[in-house]
Amino acid sequence: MADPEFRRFKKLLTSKGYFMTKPRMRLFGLLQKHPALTFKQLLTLNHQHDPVTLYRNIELFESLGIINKLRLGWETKIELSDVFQHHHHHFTCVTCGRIITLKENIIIENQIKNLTKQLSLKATDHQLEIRGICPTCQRKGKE
Amino acid sequence: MADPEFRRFKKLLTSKGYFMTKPRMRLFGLLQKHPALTFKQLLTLNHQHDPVTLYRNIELFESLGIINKLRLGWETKIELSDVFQHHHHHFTCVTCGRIITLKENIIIENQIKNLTKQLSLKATDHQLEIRGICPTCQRKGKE
DNA sequence: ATACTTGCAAATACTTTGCACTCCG
DNA sequence: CGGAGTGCAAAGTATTTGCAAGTAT
Repeated sequence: MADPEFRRFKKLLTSKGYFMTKPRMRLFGLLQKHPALTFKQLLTLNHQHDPVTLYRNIELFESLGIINKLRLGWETKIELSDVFQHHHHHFTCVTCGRIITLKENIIIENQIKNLTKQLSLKATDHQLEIRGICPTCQRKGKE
Repeated sequence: MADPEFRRFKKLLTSKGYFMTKPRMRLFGLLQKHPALTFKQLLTLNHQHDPVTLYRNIELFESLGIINKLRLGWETKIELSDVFQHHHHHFTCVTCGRIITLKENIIIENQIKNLTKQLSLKATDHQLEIRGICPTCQRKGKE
C-alpha cells in the first residue's frame, strides 16, 4: 500500500508502540470509504470481527487522534479526524439518513472566531450539523 | 399558572389529544429551568418518576416539537425547542462542562442559507457547538 | 365512561470486563 | 521470545415492550 494516508495511520499507531493488525487495518479502510458511520454500521460492514475488538479499537483510535466521534441527530457517528481530511461540516438527510460533507466555509469560520473573541472564550474546536432533505429525497417527494 | 410558555406547551399536547399529566409537567418544568440536560441528569432530578415514563415522554415531546436533542460535549442533551426560546447555539467548556448559550448570529445564519441553497439542500434546522475553555477556567489555569 | 398514561416486570439491546490463546515485531 | 491484541464468555448498563391499574378529559 503506497497510500500516504495509510502510512500516516501506521505511523500514528507504531510510534506509540501499538501493532498493526487486521481488525485495525479494516476499520481504517472502512472509515476512508465512508463519510461517517455509526457503530452499528461499522459492525455490519465489519462482521468478521468481534464487537469487542471494534469497541476497543475505536477507543484506541480516538485516543490517538485518528478518529472523531460526532453526534448527528440522536446518533453517534465516527469519522477520520482532520489529520486525514480537511476541516468540514455535515448535512444529514432526515429522510434517507445520508450524510453529505460540506467543505469548510471561511465566512462561518471567521465569524466563529469573532464571536468567541468577543466573549473571551478560548475555542478549541467546533461542529456544525445542518439537517434537512437531500436533493434525491426532494425529487422523490414530488413524484 | 399564567406562564405563557406553559400554556403553549399545554396547547401542543392537548390539541393532539394527549393528556396533561404530572410527569409531563415536571419534565417541562425541568427543561425550563436548565439550559440543557442529559437523560441521566433528568432521571436524577426526576427521581420520583419511572425511567420508562421519562423515555416515553421524551419521545413524545420530540415528536410534538417541544424539545430538541443536542450533541454537547460527548453527550446527548435535551433542551426546549425554538418554540420556547430564541434560536441559539452553544459553547461547551471542556474543563468544567459548563454550557454557555450563544445568541443567534445573523452572518452565520445567512451563510448557512447560502450554502444550502447552492447545493440544493432543503434545510430544516441546524446546530452549532463550539468547544473550548470558558473565561472562568482560563483564569484558574493561569493561577 | 373511556381513552390515554403510568409504573412494574421482564425482555432486548448495548457496552464493558476478565482471561486464555494468538499474533506482531 | 515477549508484550500487545483478539475473541469468547459473562457481567453490567441502558433502553424497549407488555400489561394491569390509575388518571385526565
